[in-house]
Amino acid sequence: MLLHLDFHSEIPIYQQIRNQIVLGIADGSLGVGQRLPTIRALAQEAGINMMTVSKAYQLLKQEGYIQTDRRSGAMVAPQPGAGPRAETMEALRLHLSELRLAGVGREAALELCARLYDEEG
Amino acid sequence: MLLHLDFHSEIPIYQQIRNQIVLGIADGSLGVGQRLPTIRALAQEAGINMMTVSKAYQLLKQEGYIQTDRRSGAMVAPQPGAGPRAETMEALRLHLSELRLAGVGREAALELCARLYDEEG
Amino acid sequence: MLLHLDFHSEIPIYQQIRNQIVLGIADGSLGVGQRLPTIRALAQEAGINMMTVSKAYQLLKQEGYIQTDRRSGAMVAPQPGAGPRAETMEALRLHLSELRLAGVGREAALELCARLYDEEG
Amino acid sequence: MLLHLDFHSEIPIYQQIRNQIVLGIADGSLGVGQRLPTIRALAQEAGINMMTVSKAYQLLKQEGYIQTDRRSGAMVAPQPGAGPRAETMEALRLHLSELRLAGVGREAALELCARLYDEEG
DNA sequence: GTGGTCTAGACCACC
DNA sequence: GTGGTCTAGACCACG
Repeated sequence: MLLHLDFHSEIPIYQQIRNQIVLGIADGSLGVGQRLPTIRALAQEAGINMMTVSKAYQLLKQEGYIQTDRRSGAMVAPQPGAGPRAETMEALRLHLSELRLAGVGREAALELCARLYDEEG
Repeated sequence: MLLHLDFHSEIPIYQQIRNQIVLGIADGSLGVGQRLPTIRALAQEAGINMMTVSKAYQLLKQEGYIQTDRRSGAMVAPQPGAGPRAETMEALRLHLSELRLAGVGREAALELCARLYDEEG
Repeated sequence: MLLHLDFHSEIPIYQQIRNQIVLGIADGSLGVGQRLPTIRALAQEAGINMMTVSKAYQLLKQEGYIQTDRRSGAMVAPQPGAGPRAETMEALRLHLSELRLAGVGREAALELCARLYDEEG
Repeated sequence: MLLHLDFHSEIPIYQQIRNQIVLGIADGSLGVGQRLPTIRALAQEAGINMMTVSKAYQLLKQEGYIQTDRRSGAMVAPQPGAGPRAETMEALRLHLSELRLAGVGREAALELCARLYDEEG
């Protein structure tokens, strides 16, 4: 469980943690049922506040990506496949528009999307 | 020039304005050379402060989406097609992963992307 | 007398006019005693307001670069060689510092300055 | 961290702050990694508004001179040495021309530039 | 008329 | 504690 945090980024740290765990689940490096590090361990390893890690875990739990068990900590939840969130769709619309305005053609954009979708660790 | 602002969103208002103008340029509802509303007009219409609109315009100018002419205000700039920003790529990677975890299959995801890319007003 | 004005620049137009005339005098394309176009002519040619040209001429006169004669308009003044203005020195200090921070070495910077100093039309 | 602000200057205050910090980095009085005063502290010390300081910091960040760390404020960034900006070159051309018209000879001008380039606190 | 700058305050997100 | 955002007003430079 190696996190790459950028303390100079404009993305909040708790969000960076959340994003990297989501990416880890998607690319297979975090399997269903696998236990995540404890809040304390992750905070110490990354040199950040426990509250920050806690916030990330709460967010992931609320979004259904992980489950918490009082005895054994947090683990990757079976992914329900509930269909995309509205926010995800809106973000995709925006970023695909930016892609087009940046001069990326239709074919190139779709190839890029396919590559990013397929990505596995 | 109708903006839909969500004052309760966690996305800053100036960013929402920026996003909607980018989408407007991409879907063709804002053509190259077309004049944007003045800062004052947009602020009044949306019921927000001039400085908030000003911040959005400065961001758009800095990103190259619009130009300001000392004589006549802001207009849509010719899009330079400078290639995608690293941030756009990262965001796409994340959102496509979310799509997959939400149970959207490869074909469905690419169809969705194609549809979003093609979108024109 | 060809002016290249950038209406999208953050430098005011009257200042752009002033700068280009100073550069013209320095590189020899405008000789001492040579008559400048009338305010009206220059404004029409450049498609700008007469007030803007007037402001540039006033500035140039105040700085001693040109003289105005009620009968014959404006002409390039004999350059008094009064030593550099404090503002010029301050600007040079700032821009040379920027050069150094941008990684331009001492020799390269001085060669650049020599080249810019020598420039003649 | 002493700033000398001229409230009557035509140069905006936020730009004056930006310039003096750049000069401070260049002359060594602000070393890489050194923490800048907080926005609040600098604003109070200089008797100006927080937003004015904030604007200066945002400009410096955008230009790569400083970085902000969510945890501890702003610090001087490692200077990337990305080569001079076109604006810097244009400004140098103009000011060297002014120098020549002010009667400063080639040798004297280059000595002056060398002295300004070398300046260290 | 336009955009740019600045103020004096406030609230919020993040850590 | 920090920086980020926003407001409601004001003044100014520019054209």
